[in-house]
Amino acid sequence: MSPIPSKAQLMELLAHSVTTHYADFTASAADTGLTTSQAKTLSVLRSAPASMRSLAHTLACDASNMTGIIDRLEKRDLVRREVSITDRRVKNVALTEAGEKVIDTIRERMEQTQTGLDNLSDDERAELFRLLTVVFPR
Amino acid sequence: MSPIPSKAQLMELLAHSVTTHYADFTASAADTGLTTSQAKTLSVLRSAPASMRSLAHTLACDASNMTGIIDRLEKRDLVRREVSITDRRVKNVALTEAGEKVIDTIRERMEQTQTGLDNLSDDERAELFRLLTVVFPR
DNA sequence: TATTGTTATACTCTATAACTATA
DNA sequence: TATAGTTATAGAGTATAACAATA
Repeated sequence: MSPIPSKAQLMELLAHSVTTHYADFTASAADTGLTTSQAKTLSVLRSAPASMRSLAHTLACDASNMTGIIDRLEKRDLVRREVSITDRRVKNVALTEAGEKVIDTIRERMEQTQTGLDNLSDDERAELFRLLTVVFPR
Repeated sequence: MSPIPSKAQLMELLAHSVTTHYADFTASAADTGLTTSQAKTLSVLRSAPASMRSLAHTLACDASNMTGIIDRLEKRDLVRREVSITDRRVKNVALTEAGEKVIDTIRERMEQTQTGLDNLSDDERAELFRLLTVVFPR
C-alpha cells in the first residue's frame, strides 16, 4: 500500500500542479501575443458572449479592469462590444472569428503540451476527474 | 462505472482547480496585505535563504523583478538581504522572524480554507496524490 | 435611487536593456 | 570576460473612487 499523504503534502503537490498548468497556459497564450488575462477572457467568451459586468465576475476582478482588457482585445479585432437591445447600459462582448481562431489555437497547444494526462489509463482519468470534483466542487 | 472524461474535460476541471486554489492563496495573502508574488516569495524562503538569482529562477520571473519585490518585503521587515561571504556579488535573502510568522499564518489559513480535501478518505487522498504525481511529475 | 460601464489614479508585476561591482 | 544585482523604462493587471448614461 502507498503511504497516505498529509494534507500539507497534497496542498504542496496541488500548488505545484497549479503552477505547472498555469505556466503552460501562460506560455501558450504568450505564443500568440496574449497575456494570461486576455487569453482567459477569450476562453470565457468561447462558449457565449457576456456583459462587461459578468466577465469581471467570472474572471474575479474589478469591473473597471475589464475596460482596458477588452479595449486591447478589441484593438486587435479579437472581440467586439455590442450594446444590449434590452438594456442600453449593458455592453455584450462577443468573439470575432479571429478571436475564435486564436483561443482554439491556444487550447490545441495546451492539449499537445499537457502530455502528463496521456500517462493515465481511462480508469485513472475517470478517478482523477472524480477526486478533483470532490475536492473542488463547482 | 463512471464515464471516462475527455482530455478536454479534465483540462477544464484542472483549470478550475487551478483558479480556485490560486484565488484562495491570493485571498489569504491579501488578508495580510501581501500580493501573490510577495507571498510566494516568502513561501520559497520558508525552507531556506536564497540568492536573488535563484529566487527569480524559482518564481519563474526575470531577475530584475526580484529587486522590487524584495525591496517591498524588506521595507516591511519581512526579509533581509545579506551579502554572501564567499561571493560578494551575491546577496542572500532570508526571512525575518516577522516574515516567518506571516507566511505561517497564510499557510494556516489555506489549510482551513481548502476543506475540499477533508471530503476525501485516506485511500482517496493517496490515490489523488499518486495520479497528480503521474500527471505533473517533478 | 440603483446599476452599467468608463475614467482617473496609484501601486504592483513583468520583460528588456544598460549599468556597477565583483569574479 | 562573465556573472549578480540594480536601475530605467514601458506595458499590463489590479483596486478604489468618482462620473455619465440608463434603468
